[in-house]
Amino acid sequence: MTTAPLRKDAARNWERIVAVARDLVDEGTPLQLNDIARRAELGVGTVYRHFPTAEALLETVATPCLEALATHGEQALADDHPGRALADFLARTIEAQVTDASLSPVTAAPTDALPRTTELKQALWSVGDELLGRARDAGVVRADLTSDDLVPLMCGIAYAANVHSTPATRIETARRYLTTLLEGVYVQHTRSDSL
Amino acid sequence: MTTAPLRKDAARNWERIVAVARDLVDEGTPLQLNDIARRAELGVGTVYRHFPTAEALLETVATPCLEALATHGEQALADDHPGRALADFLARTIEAQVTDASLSPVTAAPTDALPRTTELKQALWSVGDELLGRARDAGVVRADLTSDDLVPLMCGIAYAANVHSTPATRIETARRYLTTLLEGVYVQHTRSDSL
Amino acid sequence: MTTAPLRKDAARNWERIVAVARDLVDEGTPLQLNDIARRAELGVGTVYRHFPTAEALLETVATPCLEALATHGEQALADDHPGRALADFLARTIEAQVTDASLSPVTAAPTDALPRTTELKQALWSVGDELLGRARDAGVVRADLTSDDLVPLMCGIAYAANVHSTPATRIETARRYLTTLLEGVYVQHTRSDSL
Amino acid sequence: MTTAPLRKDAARNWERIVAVARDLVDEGTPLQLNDIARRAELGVGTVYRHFPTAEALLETVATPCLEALATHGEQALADDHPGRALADFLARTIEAQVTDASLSPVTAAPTDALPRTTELKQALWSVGDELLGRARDAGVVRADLTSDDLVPLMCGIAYAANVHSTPATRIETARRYLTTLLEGVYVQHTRSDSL
DNA sequence: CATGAATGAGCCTTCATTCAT
DNA sequence: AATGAATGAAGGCTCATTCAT
Repeated sequence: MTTAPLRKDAARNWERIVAVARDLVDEGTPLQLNDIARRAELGVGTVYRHFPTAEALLETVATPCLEALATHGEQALADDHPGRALADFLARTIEAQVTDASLSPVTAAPTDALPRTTELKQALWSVGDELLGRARDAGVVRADLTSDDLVPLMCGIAYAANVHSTPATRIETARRYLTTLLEGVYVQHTRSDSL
Repeated sequence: MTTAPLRKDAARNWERIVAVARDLVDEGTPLQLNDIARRAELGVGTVYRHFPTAEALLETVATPCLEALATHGEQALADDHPGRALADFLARTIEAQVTDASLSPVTAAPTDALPRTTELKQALWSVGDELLGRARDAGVVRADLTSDDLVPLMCGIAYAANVHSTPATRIETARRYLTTLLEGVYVQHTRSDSL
Repeated sequence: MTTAPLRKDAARNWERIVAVARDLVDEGTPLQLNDIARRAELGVGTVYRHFPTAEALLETVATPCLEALATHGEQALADDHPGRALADFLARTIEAQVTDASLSPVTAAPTDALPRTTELKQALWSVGDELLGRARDAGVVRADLTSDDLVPLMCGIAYAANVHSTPATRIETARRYLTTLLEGVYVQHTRSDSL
Repeated sequence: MTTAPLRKDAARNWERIVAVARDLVDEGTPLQLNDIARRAELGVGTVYRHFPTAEALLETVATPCLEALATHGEQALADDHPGRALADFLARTIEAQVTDASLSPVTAAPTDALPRTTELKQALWSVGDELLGRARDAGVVRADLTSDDLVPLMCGIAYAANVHSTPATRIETARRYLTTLLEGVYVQHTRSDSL
């Protein structure tokens, strides 16, 4: 059972709000519902009706990206090379986090505004758990690392890539940092080919 | 050339302000100059006179810790075991960052409010640079890592340790994450003894 | 001339709205038409169609109780003991006012939203007038009291009972206050038997 | 130890705010701090600095009147005619309540914003208690009436006088209602001379 | 130097009412 | 008739910063 579909005009406003929010996120402006209403040329009430809090809106903005990651995660589970599967998954995660400013706060938040967000975060977490487990079982990954460390470490790498770097170099930097981290994650040292 | 020494009462006020700010930082409260004035039982104007911005105050709070790190860095330079010297330095840095909430924002900020902060950050940066260079020359550290990466990576590790962890476990977690990172930083894998 | 009968579904909606409003009144929540629509699972528009203002709805909620009072008033008129008839009527009025939160605002309001309310208030007023007149004529009641004072005094007693009292003790308190007031209303002091 | 005296300009603003509030109370407008700031031609912050809540301001507006009542209460205690003393006190109370719209809400509020208000309310309450006790001991007053009933009953009388009455007749009406109530309060019926 | 009163922009949120669907 | 999305005025409160005393 999904939510009742929105009326056409309501749907258009919903889109506008999300689009405006997306732009603000991209330019690094914090989401303020009044501000968004003004930019979307809508009444504040309309924005509040659709998104009771700024967090709900931010999560909505982040959702497509989280879904893409989840989808990719499913594919990674099909890869029978444990090391590569994990590395791939983490690389995508990092790239997303560094590219889309809505992800970090949503990922790091201990509590979610939307159930959908919780679902997606859990899905991602279990994919990560599974991939890490397989890699560990294959002896590819150090034993003291649990899936609880995965999210923090990914957030950390993303954060690192955002400190002192320009948008242009950000992805490249994030990849380098991930590689740096990973080559410690791997017990074996067949680096270039194990990725 | 140092700043003219403060009058005795001015000095006392300065101390009080910094002490109050220190407490606020420790309890995770954002620094608000009005708030600080109230707690220090001083006029806002007095606080503003001593610290034109919240950043300046925060940097002042962070200074002793930065100085301690710089001092330790000097000592590390005396260690003739390049790998251990670097690891030691980084470990201290991380621990400080995780222990003292004033450090992260100051370290990550692209621009400083106080010249002294800039000095200290540069000093730390050169120590890091030197230690990394020596380790790299000794072949202990991967070649693609430059000293520009050091600060971001340390910030990232500290950030990671702060995501989803309690104050109690924070230091331990930070150490684990640093180890995880390092064991990729090192080219050779005679781990325990290379540290 | 009565209002045209409502269509069956419209009648059902009307009932639902009034029932929800009744509940809200009982729990002391102010009537807000949006809120009521949500709780009744109806559109706001529907609520507005039936009740153009919150006052109209409140009066509708109060109506049955006002009607019961009016009915009781008619009966009191049949009582040939003037003092007892008046006391009975007032006691019922007070108890109703203290028990049903919809009454006080409706009673005290200088103007009504619904004609029916005006009718009922006038009916009650004339009953009061008549009962008071008879009691006065019987020399049971002080002469300077007119029927215009009845409503205010009853409102006052109800108000007094609501200040600093719990729902549990409210009725009892109201009765005590009425007795206190009455024993001054009576010129003669053969109290218990004059009631 | 009293509060430090305000600076001259601050005192002027304080006065202005209270004066504006007084006017609003008199014209029956609810106190809104923003509104008051506008009318007093002051910044909102200034109003908030002096009065953190609308209740605090209202109580400040009510204070002089409460003080006058308390003073009068002290004098009433000196009257050795218990019935007259009580009647006098209650009459003043009622007149004040009906004349000054700030009193009712402050009197009826279960909790106070200012300590001074609590003090004054308690003082008034104990005077009432004492006067009632004396009158009861003198056998002038019905025995089932406690001082806890005094405040509610006075509020009730004041409320009654405000229902359906013009400002012009209000005081006179209030006096009549009080008399009506009192002549029941008195056990003996030497009315005119006992007052 | 110190004080702290004043400022007012700025953000948040609610709710009565209208009107297109 | 019914719906419920949209509106936006209105009110609440905070806080960085200035400046008269």
